[in-house]
Parts: sequence; structure tokens; C-alpha cells
Amino acid sequence: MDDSRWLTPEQLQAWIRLVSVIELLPGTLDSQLQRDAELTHFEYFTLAVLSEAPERKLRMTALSSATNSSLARLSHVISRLEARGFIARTPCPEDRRATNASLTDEGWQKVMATAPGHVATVRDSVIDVLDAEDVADLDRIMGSILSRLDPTNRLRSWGDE
Amino acid sequence: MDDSRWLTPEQLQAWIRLVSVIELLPGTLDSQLQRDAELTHFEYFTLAVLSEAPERKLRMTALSSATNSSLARLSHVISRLEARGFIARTPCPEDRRATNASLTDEGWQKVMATAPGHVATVRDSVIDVLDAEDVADLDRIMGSILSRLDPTNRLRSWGDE
DNA sequence: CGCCTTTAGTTGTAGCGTAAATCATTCCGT
DNA sequence: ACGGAATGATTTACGCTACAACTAAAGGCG
Repeated sequence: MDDSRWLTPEQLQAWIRLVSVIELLPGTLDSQLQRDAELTHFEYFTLAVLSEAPERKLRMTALSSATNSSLARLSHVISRLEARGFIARTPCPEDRRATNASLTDEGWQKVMATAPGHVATVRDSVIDVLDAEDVADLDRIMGSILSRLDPTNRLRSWGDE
Repeated sequence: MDDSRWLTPEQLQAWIRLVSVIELLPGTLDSQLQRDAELTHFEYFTLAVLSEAPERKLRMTALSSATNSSLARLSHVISRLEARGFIARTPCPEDRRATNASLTDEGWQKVMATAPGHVATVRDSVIDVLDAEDVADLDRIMGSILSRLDPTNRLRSWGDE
């Protein structure tokens, strides 16, 4: 086993801290959203992405790509959100294999009502502890990592969450 | 809703990218470990932490703290690892409420056998795309975030994963 | 002491995510 | 135009995690 393939102490510590954030942040986001809106972070994010899309509508595949999820996972989530009236499934005319997921008015209301509390949590747990330079560094580094993690490089420059 | 509480475009993009990493990295780590060692990343991490502890033994509470997990989650995981022979539970003499989890020889062998492949994945998906300055930035930023996320501030300066 | 509270840990259950199987439709080479 | 491969999406089964309830031991204090 080549020794140069091990991590330096600096790399190791940065890695452990990244792992810790990955372990802790989802819980923070989920519990605020669960408490205040009965939504998981992924459910909220899905609604939010949809709310930014043209006509508030996207094909399942496009939505799964935009939310970094598998189609299977998305399908489950959309089923739940559909049952709650936040999303409607409609068959796609151009390609009869495809399904469009579109945000209902109720879904739109839900996003509007939920966003402020969520943003407050994001600021409180992440953004507000960082200065402008930190934010730029974070953006650059996460971009680099994503280029490895996300083979299809779908990392857009985003309008909004 | 005060407008200053919304995110700037720069903050928003950095946030979305962080969320994407949080969504994608666990899957990458889990699938490599699952494929090569039939371990989740959390299971591996637990074994690894234990392998660095004095006598390769820690109390459940200390271990849950070191792995950023709840005691309940840890208890389930330790049960699985115990059933597979990687860990042994022993009652703690000083405090009869407490339980020690200690790494068995098999568990030690497992960590040794699994580490190289895992480190290769970590390098490949994260570390190798970053230069020394990036690593320092990542470390600093994750440290800042953790100070908010982790009220007990147990972020040590780590010996090893 | 006796009682209440806190700490340590385990267990049961419900819900979410992953992986694999399935099905329908479309694409494509010949 | 036909048959196979690829694509779009859903469904099922199963494993992991969070949450709540519970047991047991220790600490604190009047």
C-alpha cells in the first residue's frame, strides 16, 4: 500500500470536519422543516426547485437531476407530495413515457409559507458564520468536489432555492 | 419578511452547492464501502474511531459523541457490528449504567483491510481535487459551521479516521 | 435515608432511501 | 418495418435512522 496515498494530518482534519458537517447538517435542516412545515429538507427542496421552473412544472427526470436524486427516490417523494395536494402528476404529451410534476397552488402557498423559516435556519447554521470570502471559498471548493461527484455536471448557476 | 434576511446570489449558489455535496457524497462513500466491505460509511467510521481509541475501547456515550450520532442510532449499529463479530459489548465496572464497546481482533482486521479502499475513494472524490490552500479553507469553513451545528463543540483535532 | 432528577443505554416502531425488478415507450440499426 | 437496446418512470422489498417509550443506575438535596 503506497504511503503517499494516505492523508496528511491537514487533509485528514479537513475531511473529518466535512464528514461531521455532512452528518449533522441534514438533521438540523430536517428537524426545523419537520417541526414548522411537516416537510423533509428533500421534500422542501423539491417543491422549491419546482417553484422556480417555467410554469412550475418539470419532467421527473429533469427534477431528479435538479435535486441530485435518483428517479426512484423522487418518485416516492412525489407520490407523498401528490397525496398531500402540493404536486400534480400529468402525463407528458410529447413523450408518453414521461411524466410532468407540477406545483399546485397549494404547493406554491406551502413553499411561500415555509421559505422564510428555512432561510433563517440556513443563515443561522451556516451562512451567518461566514464572511464574503468564506462564502466564495465554500462555493469554489464545493464546485470542485461536485465536478467529481456529479458526472453529468448539472451544477447550474441557480436562480433560487 | 425583512429583505435583508434573504440570501445574496453568491450565498445562495454556495449554499446550493453545499447541499448538493451533502446529498451526493454519502451515496458515493456508502456504495464503495457496501460493495467492497459490506459496511455503511457510518459503520466503517465507527470501527475506525474505535480503532484509534486507547485499548480500542470506548463507552457508548463517548463513541456516539465522537461519531456525531445519537445514542439510539449507535446502539443499533453496535448491535449489528456485534452480531458480525467486529465489536464486543462489555459492562463498565466503574459505572454500572455504562457499556463499553471494544473492537475485536476481527474488527481490527476489518478496518485494516477496508481502510485503503476507503481512503482511495475519499482522495478520488474529494481530496485530490483540492490543493493545500483549498484544504485549509475547507477545514476553516467546516470548523466554523460545526461551531454552530455542534453545541457541545466536541470537534477535536483528530488523530485519524 | 428517601425521593426526584439526571444520565446511560436499549428497544420498538414508523418512515424514508436504495437497489432490483418491472413495464411501457421510444430510438436505432439494418 | 422489425427486433433489440435504451430511456422514463414506478413498485416492491428491505435496511437504516429518528423518535418515543422504557429500564436501570447514579447523583443531589432536604
